[in-house]
Amino acid sequence: MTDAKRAFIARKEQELETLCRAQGLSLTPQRRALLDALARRKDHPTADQLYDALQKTVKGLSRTTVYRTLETFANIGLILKVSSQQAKARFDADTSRHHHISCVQCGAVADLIDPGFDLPELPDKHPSGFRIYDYAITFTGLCPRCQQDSSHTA
Amino acid sequence: MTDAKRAFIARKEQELETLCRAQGLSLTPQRRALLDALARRKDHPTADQLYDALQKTVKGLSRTTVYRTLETFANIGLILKVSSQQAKARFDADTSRHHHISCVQCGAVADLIDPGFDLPELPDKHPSGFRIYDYAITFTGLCPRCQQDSSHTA
DNA sequence: TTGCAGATGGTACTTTGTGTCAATTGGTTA
DNA sequence: TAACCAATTGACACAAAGTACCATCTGCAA
Ligand SMILES: [Zn+2]
Ligand SMILES: [Zn+2]
Ligand SMILES: [Zn+2]
Ligand SMILES: [Zn+2]
Repeated sequence: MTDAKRAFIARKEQELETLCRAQGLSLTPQRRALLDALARRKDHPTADQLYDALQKTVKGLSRTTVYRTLETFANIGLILKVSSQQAKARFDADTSRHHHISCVQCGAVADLIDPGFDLPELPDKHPSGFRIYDYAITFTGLCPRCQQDSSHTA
Repeated sequence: MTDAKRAFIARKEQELETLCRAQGLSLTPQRRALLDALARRKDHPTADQLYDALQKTVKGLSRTTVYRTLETFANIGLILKVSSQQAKARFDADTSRHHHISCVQCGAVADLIDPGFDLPELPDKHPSGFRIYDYAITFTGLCPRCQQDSSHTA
């Protein structure tokens, strides 16, 4: 693990404590474990993927709690809920503005580093009655694994 | 209905025939009805919304066919599958490059006209092993209806 | 017209996510 | 430190979104 990653995880733990205190939320072991697990991953896992990964180590962790906690984290801005090509929510501990590429075949999501274009201005007005909060650029394509899988079928 | 909309629907019907012939797909009444219904709508409906709207007029239309057909249409590039804040697929007969705003509360999706920024260049290389096909900019915010709903609660 | 590959409809099923509520626990107070 | 209480959790049932299967039906080409 790189120093940067270690620092990122520590910063997230700090942020968890700060935000929970500010919002009057309890610092439960489940919340710590979930945020830690998410912060260590770069693959934007789904709720069930996190549940599967944690139920072994966190005894008696329930699926309901995982879904609930991720929703709570997203609501207080501790993590991001990102949408993939597939219709299921994925989560990201990196809340800085960055963009994603999502595989049209398997739904895998990766960060786009060095996108090679200038970010558009965020118009905070309402073009069609909407009040705009934020935006995200999502690229679609084929992940390395699915490129292999389809190369010997098509 | 405007002339432009009438022309758009006619063009989509034409495109359906062309693409189906090219791909060896049958031109069934269900496919015609589904594409027509989608082309007439601007609200990026979900599969179930289209099913609900059509089962009255198209006798015996099955939910399975609606899901299957929309998937097929998206695969041949006749329509687009767009992702909203909520984890369910929405569909768009307008396949020209345009962008969307999605309500964080109810998941409604609208087209963004005159976004007020220059489109970034599409890097067709693979930054992290992905092969890039396309991109979309998705804004998030509150739709007019949800602005009203939340104004007298918060 | 006929034949058949491909499409449909119905059912059952899986996956993803939410509602409910009794039991538990974090965090504060005394 | 002990006790209290609101917040949280886990278990279960449930709802919504989407898929697999297969017998029947049909578009369309010969
Ligand atoms: Zn993939
Ligand atoms: Zn990310
Ligand atoms: Zn809304
Ligand atoms: Zn659109």
